[in-house]
Parts: sequence; C-alpha cells; structure tokens
Amino acid sequence: MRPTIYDVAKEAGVSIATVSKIINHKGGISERTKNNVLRVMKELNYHPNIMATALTGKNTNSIGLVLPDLANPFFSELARKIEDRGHELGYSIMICSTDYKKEKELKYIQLLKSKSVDAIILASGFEDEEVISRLLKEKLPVSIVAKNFPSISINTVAIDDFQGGYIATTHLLELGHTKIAIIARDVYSNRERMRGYYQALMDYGVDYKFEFRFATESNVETGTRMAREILDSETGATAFVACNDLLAIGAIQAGREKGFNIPNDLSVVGFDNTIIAEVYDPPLTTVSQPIGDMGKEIMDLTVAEIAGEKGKRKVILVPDLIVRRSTRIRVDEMIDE
Amino acid sequence: MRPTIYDVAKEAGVSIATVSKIINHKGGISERTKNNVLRVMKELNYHPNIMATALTGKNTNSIGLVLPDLANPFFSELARKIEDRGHELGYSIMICSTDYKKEKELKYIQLLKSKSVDAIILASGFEDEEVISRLLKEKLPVSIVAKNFPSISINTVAIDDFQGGYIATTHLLELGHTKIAIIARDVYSNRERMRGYYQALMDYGVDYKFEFRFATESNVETGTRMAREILDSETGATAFVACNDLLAIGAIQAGREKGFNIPNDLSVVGFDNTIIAEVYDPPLTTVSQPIGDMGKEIMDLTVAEIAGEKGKRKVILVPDLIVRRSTRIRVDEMIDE
DNA sequence: AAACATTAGGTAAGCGCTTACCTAATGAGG
DNA sequence: CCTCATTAGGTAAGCGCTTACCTAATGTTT
Repeated sequence: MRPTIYDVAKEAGVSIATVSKIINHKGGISERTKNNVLRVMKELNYHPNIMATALTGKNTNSIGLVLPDLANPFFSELARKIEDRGHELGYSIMICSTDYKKEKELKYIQLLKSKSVDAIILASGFEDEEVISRLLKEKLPVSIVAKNFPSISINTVAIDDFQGGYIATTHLLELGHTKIAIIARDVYSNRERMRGYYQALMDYGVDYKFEFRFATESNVETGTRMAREILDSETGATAFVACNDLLAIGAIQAGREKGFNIPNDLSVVGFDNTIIAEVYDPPLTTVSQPIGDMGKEIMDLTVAEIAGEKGKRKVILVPDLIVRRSTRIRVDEMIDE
Repeated sequence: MRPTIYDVAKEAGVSIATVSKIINHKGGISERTKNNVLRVMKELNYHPNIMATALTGKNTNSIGLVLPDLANPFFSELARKIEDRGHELGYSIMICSTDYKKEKELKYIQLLKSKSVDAIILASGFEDEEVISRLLKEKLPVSIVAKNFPSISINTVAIDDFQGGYIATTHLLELGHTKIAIIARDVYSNRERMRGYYQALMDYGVDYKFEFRFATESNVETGTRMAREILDSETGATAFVACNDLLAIGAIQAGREKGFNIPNDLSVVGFDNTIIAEVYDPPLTTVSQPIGDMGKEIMDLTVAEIAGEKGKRKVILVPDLIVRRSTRIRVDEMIDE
C-alpha cells in the first residue's frame, strides 16, 4: 500500500499533526524535526492522498475544461496551452467534449462538479446563456474562453470577433475585391464577425449583396457546399471570408472545382490560424486568435478566482491578420476578357 | 453547501447506512424506503462526494492519459475517442502532454498517481522502457496505445507498424517507383515502419540506397529539410514515404520548391490519416491508423483491467492505405527527355 | 405455539488528512 | 527563584462515505 501520513509519523517518531504541518508549511516546527520528517518522506516515497486532503475542505487542484470538440485543431491547441499553464500552476485538467450539444454541456458540468474540481473553464460553444447563469449561482468559479457573453459578469478571455471580421474583410477590400461573401455559422462569435464584415463593407462604401445562409457545421464539405452555392448564384463572388479555417478550405475547394486558381481568381481568408492554415497549399491568409495567450490568460484568471481574488475581468485580445497566399489583389475581369 | 448523505438520511428519516446501500445498489432495502430516499435525493439534488467515496477504497472513476502532445492532430483525435469511450463507461480523463520528454513522463505519472486515478493510459512516446516497467511494479493498471513494447506484458493496442511501412512502400513500388526514400524519426514505431519499408524494397528486388538520417522533430519544416537534402543529393528520389502526415507535407513542399508537380513528378505517402491529410491539396495518400478503434479498444481493455479481469491482451490493428492524390504512377524519365 | 430463518434497517469504525485547541518545556523578566 | 510568554509538538474531532456487524420485527416450519 501507499504510505500514509501515519507511516511517515511513526517512522520519524513524531505525530501526524507534525507531519501535516510540515506538508502545509505551517510554522511551529523546528528545523531539525522538519528536515528529519522531510527525509523520511523521501525515503518512503510519500505523497499525500489528494482525496483525503480534498475531503477536509481543501482544493483538489484540478480544473474542468468543457469544450465543443477536442479533435478540432483550434480547441486541441487551446486545450494544450491551458493544460501547460495549468500544470505550471499546479493544476490538472479534465477535458470534456460536448459536440455543441446542450445536454452534454449540462451533463459534463454536473460530472465535473461531482468530481470536486476547483473551477470550470468553458470554451466556446454554450449558445444557451441559461446553462451559464445557472452555473454561476453556485460558488464554483467558472470562466469562459474564446467566447464572450457581454451580459454576464464572469471571467472571460476572448478575441474581438467584430474586429476580426472587420480586418479580414478590409484586407480583401484593400486588395480591390468588392464581391466578398462570408461563410459563417449561427453562433455568437460568427455573428460578431459578420457584423465586422458588414461594417467594413459599409465603411468602404461597397454595396454587395448575396443570398446569405448560415453554415450548419464547421467542416470542409460544408464550406465547399456553401461556397459553391454562392459561386453558382447570380451575384457570384471573387473573395470569401470564412469564419474558420476548415470552412475556408472548403471554399477554396469549391473554387477549384470551378477551375479557379487560388488566389488569382479567388481569394479566401480563414479564421483561427490553426496548423491547417499554415500547412495548407496555398497557406491560408487567416485571422489569428492568439491561442497561446488565451490559454495562459484564462488559466491565470481562473486560478486567481480560485484563490479568492474577487474582481472578475474580461480580457479581450486583438486578433491579428496573418497574410499568406490564399488572397491576392483582384485582377480586373475586364482585362481578362 | 452541497447536501451530504446525512442531509438525505435526515430528510428521508433513515440512517446514512440505508442511503449508502441504496446508492450502491446493495440489497436489504424495501422498495418503499428506496423510492422515498431516491425521491429525497432528487429533491435535494444530492450527488455523492467522489472524494469521500474514493477515500474508502473505491474507485475515483478517472483515468490518466499521458501523450506526447495534445496539439498534434493524431493525438487529439485519439484523445477524443478515448474520452468518448471513457465517458460512456463512466470515467473521466485527465490529459498530460509530455513533449516526448522523459522527465515530464515521470512527473506526470507521479502526478496522476497522487490524484488516485484508477488507471493510466500511455500513448506513444515513452522510448524508455524503464519508465514503463517501473510503473508496472505497482498495482495501478497501465496500458499502452499507439505503441508496442513487444517485451513487456501489458495491455496494448497498436497498429502493425511494420505492415504500415510495408504497404506504403509497396504502393509506391507498384506505381513503378524505385527511388523511394523514407523520412522517419528515431522512435520505435518509425523504426518498425522502416523495417517494413526495407522489406518491401527487398521483396520487389529494388536496390535503392540513399544517405539516411533521422528526422529530429515531427513537423512540416523538418520534413521539408529532410526531403530537400535527399532531393538535392546524388541519388535523388521520385517518391517518399513519410512517417507522419506533417513530414509528408514537408516533403511535398520540398518538391514544390524544386518546381515539381505533385504527384506527377514526385509521389509522397504519409502516415496517420489525420484531418490534415484529408484536407490538404492534393489530399494525401496515407497509411491510416484506425484511431477510433484504437481509442475504444484501449479504453475497454483498461476498464477491464480495473474491473480485475486479469488476462492482459495485445490488440494489433491492421493499418489501411488510403489512396488519395499525392501519389501517382511514375512517368518514365526517358519519355520526358 | 416454540424455534428458527429472513428481512429491513441501524451502529460505529475507519479511510487519510487538517486544524482548533491543548500541554510541556524553555527562556525572559522581575 | 518564581511567574508568564513563547515555542514545539501532540490530541482528537471531523470531512463524507462504506461496510462489517448487530438488532428487531416479521414470516416459516413443525
């Protein structure tokens, strides 16, 4: 069996209280005794039983992370950063993937609570504010990353989606495009990006309308399907802003189906700057969410809240446009003809 | 505060023992009492405190997963499957990324032990058998996925890497290639794949030699660098088998640098069939590890071991060649000239 | 109807740890 | 040399739960 505090106490010839005080760095113990006990702990390879510690009201040093899909590169990169910062700070992470299903969100939150995690980090997803606000009623610290609920007071790290949509669109606008379509899902962040997109269009005085429909999923096929519809329509498009890299790749594929060269005949900007954007051919121009910073920040905020620091904060990071080779100055159609 | 078993007992007018027996489906309780207690539990929204349960020697229903890098698509896809199957079976997963560092492996294993996980799943990595065999000394169930230690008796799910290397190479051979180079890292699985590669070359009687060096990392740049060296060398190559998709993409990029068309002038087969292979242009011909099956199998094996089923098993899955568009029949150089 | 088996439920110890409170020993102040 | 702080360490209760063992009240058997 694993050694317990009793084994250490007996071996060191002291009481368990003394051992406990040493473990917890409480005072009132002489250097001599302390060193001796420490030595015995080493010898026995003693490690406190976290369950027992947690039972007495202390923390479990574990944090739950609830996200839509761990297999999605954006979330796995984010999870990795959160994990790293968590470990630095002494916390382990339990990950749950919800597939954007409300019932799973509820189920996993319940599960994490019953595991006595010290806090829960919610990443994106969670269209339903009720889930959140119910959760907030309890004393359990909760924070949100990669998504912003403007109306809820909760530790948050997110990017400015509006600005992301704005800079993506502006980039295309400055390249001379006017027929710029957008592919987005019906979720908060995407809607914000669309607002940025419309704003940019307005600011540049371009009046482009196309028959917009929300994408239902975040994958390549959906992107292809959506882009194909737009390309086939009356209005057409010479550029796309896609609300994530997978959709962007779908759009590129739709363009290629039609024999377009990317970026010469069709420009596409993605979103998220996942490894896929980097690796794709052509490498994607994309709006980069600073995943590393987000992960670190949210972990720091969360741990601060666990530690009892009360002020809630919202950290809005600014997205960055990474210009690669999927976008290009628009060659005027007239010249071609 | 969260309600405890005492609250439920008092509210239902029974003793805590009765409540406990109901929770654990032990007999000796009348339907009437049982239903009443169940009702009270609902009302109070009671959930047993897992820490307390674990303290009395029962399981924590959590499993540690130690893998090299959660941000790597292969591992995040695998982790997702493991997570899903784990949740189905009632287990939560704690993930730790080691970056292939032995010290982190040790550290995280220790951490997971102190968290009282019911079992640990080791995914790939772990070049050092000693880490494993030391771990096996303890009663804690340990299993390995995506890697095989032939000499150690331990629950294992892996693919037949030798065969994977063999079919990748054979595919290229049958397309008429003879100058087939391989890009691999110095880890067990890659070495096995190389064995398969050499075997295939032998079986087809081709005698191609190039100056082989191990890749030091698994990323696109490294792949590019390795491929460039080979392409620039005296011997050259018309095809590559790369030991993962990222390296494969690197090789393709090296080819393109030289003005090669893929697959016309250079064929490349990857390994792992991650989302990147699917999404890349051209889509990668790659050896597919059945990630879903691996995840499910390893979880099942692990849970069986927790449940006390003793027979250890090694499940070797067969890899599958997914032919896409990064490989092509070799057009004879003579014709070109 | 006596003797016993069954059934339903309760009592209390113990899992490994923290902590409020207690005690003994040492040293300082007068 | 006595009193009182101070310091080093110990005692024991309690965190929420499980479980071996016990008791009381039924039902069965002859």
